[in-house]
Amino acid sequence: MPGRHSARSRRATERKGDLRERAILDTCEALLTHKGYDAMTVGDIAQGAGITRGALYFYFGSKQEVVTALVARTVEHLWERSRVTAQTDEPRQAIAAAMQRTVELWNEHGPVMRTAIDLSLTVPEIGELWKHTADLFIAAITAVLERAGIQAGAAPDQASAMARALCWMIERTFYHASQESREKLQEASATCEHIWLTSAGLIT
Amino acid sequence: MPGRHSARSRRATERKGDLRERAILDTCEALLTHKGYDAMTVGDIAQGAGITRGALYFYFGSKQEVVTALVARTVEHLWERSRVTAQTDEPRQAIAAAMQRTVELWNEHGPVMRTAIDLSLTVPEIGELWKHTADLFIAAITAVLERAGIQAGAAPDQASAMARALCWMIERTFYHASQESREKLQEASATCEHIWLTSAGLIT
DNA sequence: GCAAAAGTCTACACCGTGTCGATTTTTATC
DNA sequence: GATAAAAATCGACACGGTGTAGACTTTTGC
Repeated sequence: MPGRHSARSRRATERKGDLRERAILDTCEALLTHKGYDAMTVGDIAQGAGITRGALYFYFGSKQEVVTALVARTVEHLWERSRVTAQTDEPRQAIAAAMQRTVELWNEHGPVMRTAIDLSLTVPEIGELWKHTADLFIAAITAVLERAGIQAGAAPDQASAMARALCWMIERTFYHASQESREKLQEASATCEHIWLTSAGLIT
Repeated sequence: MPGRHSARSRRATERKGDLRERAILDTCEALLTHKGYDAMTVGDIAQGAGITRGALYFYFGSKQEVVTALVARTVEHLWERSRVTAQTDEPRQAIAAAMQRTVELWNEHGPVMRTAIDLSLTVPEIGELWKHTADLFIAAITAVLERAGIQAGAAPDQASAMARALCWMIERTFYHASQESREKLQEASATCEHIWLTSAGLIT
């Protein structure tokens, strides 16, 4: 990896490499969508980006690094959005907003999200990224539950543990539904929202 | 694959190959536990089973087939157990029993379960196996929800859709908790049970 | 215009997979 | 307990994907 991290910020003219790098990640996302992680080869990515394998290794040290960068790019999107929308006070509205944001992200980047989940065990870097994302979510859900009157605490029937389970429910449900269709995803979202509301005691 | 499927049934003396086959699957499970799927090589499995790579390919056509067989073996266990315990009528008892069974299975075979989930996208055979297992679960949960008064139907706030989401919640929560410790798994189970009960309207 | 940095390419060595044909061991039968 | 068929085992090979190395070309900054 050359000086990628943050060199971009104070640079007027964009380096050729920045172009390429984006091309690589875009190609990677396309391939992930149409072939899946295992079938996708480093040669495929390079070819799609208009360079040879050798050149690609100038930008990324391995296939895993490429995917990690792609996941990072995608997930950073999410972090920003969640920082913006976090101020809603009314529980019902907060829940609806959070679910809507999540549906959008999965509609736009479903394959990347699924790959991130699949690899978060085997690729530590991705595991970290995903864990952080999940933690943001869990914290948000916990806050809503507590505001709705669920007792704070980590016992099995208290806010924090429940939030964790609800987070995994949403993750997994979206994972499956996003493979089917946008409609299924929307329905799945509604179901998760309903269970969330029920668990929060906001629906009898 | 030689004539493996069900030849075992009407055979008094066990073939040498049956021994080996079990040794292969046992080794595979051990390796899955200690190295994980990616790091585990066909040579490793063969060595652990006391044969060479070449010999292993007499039993299984590929690494994936070995794992598929292992998953099948593990999951069949589950199917039997669930058939036995399915008769409980009282919702609260049925839920508790189901969760207990599931905890036991994950305690005994956590790594296999996790691998099955990881591979169910990429290995169609495993996908089928897992889907079938999930369907059994979802049907069971649906039945409990309906008996508890949730309206039958597939709309987002009706029994069948809710059961699906609850199933994924349990799967994912167990997936993570089983990596930590038996205690965590037990707690996670309690949390899932609580949310299930709440969703069923059995807890205010 | 010119050096240094950035980018690109081809060739190579390595490792894991799956196949093949030859060979040995086990099993059933007389 | 001899024997032929079936079952099991082995070593060697070809293939494909990965990652590295070194030479070469283009771009950038002064």
